Amino acid sequence: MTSPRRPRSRREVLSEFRTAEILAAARSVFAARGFADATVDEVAQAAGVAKGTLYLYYRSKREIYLAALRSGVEELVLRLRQRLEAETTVEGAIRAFVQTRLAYFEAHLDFFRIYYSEFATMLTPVPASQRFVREIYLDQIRLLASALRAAADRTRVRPLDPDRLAFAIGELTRGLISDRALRGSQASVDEDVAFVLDLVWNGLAP
Amino acid sequence: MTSPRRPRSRREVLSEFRTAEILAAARSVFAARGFADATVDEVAQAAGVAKGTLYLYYRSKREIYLAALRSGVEELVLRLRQRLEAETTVEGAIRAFVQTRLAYFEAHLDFFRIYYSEFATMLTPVPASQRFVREIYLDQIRLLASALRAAADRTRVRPLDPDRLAFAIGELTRGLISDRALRGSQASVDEDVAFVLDLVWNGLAP
DNA sequence: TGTTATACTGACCGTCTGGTCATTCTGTTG
DNA sequence: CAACAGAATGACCAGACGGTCAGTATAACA
Repeated sequence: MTSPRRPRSRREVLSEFRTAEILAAARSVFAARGFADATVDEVAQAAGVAKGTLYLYYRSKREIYLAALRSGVEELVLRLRQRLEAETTVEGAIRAFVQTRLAYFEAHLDFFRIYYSEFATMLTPVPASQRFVREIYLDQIRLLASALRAAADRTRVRPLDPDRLAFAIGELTRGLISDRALRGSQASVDEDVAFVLDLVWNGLAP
Repeated sequence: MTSPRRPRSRREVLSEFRTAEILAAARSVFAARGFADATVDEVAQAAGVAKGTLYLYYRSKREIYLAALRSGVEELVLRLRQRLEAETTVEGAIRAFVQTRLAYFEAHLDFFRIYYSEFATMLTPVPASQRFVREIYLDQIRLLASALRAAADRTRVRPLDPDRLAFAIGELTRGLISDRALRGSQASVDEDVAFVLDLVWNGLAP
């Protein structure tokens, strides 16, 4: 689990602590106000340090933002990868995918807000340095797509393009979180998972 | 089609012309750079007028932005309402819904960018003055939901909650546009419509 | 306890940009 | 053509905010 136990210097421990503190503050502030409207002073205050301190650990406002985003996204992809590896059926893969993402977003709603806001930007050409959100999102889709392909050999399903299917299911999942936030849907994660699975699996036809 | 032909004064004609010009410029600039990064000077330049002129027609940067957004959204809802009224089957309603939205976004891609970026904001509590995007979006969903309910009396479909189904289809449609933008999907609108319909209607089961 | 290293602070600065308004331009009218 | 109305302009201003850095606090060590 943990990497080889080289004893951490005082310095490293401190640095890690501050970093974590700052990222948590950043997530909450950026989630509440968006990148542009949030001020560095606000982040500093939320983190309980002076503004100058932020610049000891990060070089710019944007860098703080991207670090917060990256840490959240990478953890999600990690979990997704682990869950999907264990699945061998199409149904199982879809369930694992939807379930993991819904649970993660539910538990980190302020992260979801930041994450979600990136998608608008994504439609516009952006400098390579921040392309990683797009890449990581597509990673998730590809993860599901290849799980679907692998499982399709064993399960009988109608032959739909797995890439497109994966993309559609990805969007559907994101949509369910919005539903919750936008209309105050009270459904539990499991109910939502069941709904997606039922719809995707059986369709509407009687 | 047109409203009763009260002769327009010179002043009205001019004002309408300027307004349209400004809104078009605003759409393109805000789409390319986002609300925060776009400057009023840029909008003015794109519209081919001086900055002061903008403030003759609108009271603030935000007001320009919201006007651009509103005009686009309202036209979409109008088309949607017309198309959906004509449909009497579940399948027809879904097709009309997906087809209308896809076609509209395809034809007004820069509008889509602004529209899309609003959804991130939507998850956060916003002042009532700009709640209308959220409301209009939910209007679209409700439009489909009630069409589904009405048609369900005549068509045989499995009993799935129409509200939730409408929401899911709404998100699916938005997703398809992203697909196009994000992965350069080459599929035509009709192909995408067919895909959604096939998936939603028949499901994955063989 | 004195000396040094380094983490931290927050007042300050330069820049940027939304919004204003005194002035200029345009075209309408008598 | 003169007089006028109101549309358009763009130089200017004030406030906000990201980023800096000279100075202070704290800890490590001898």
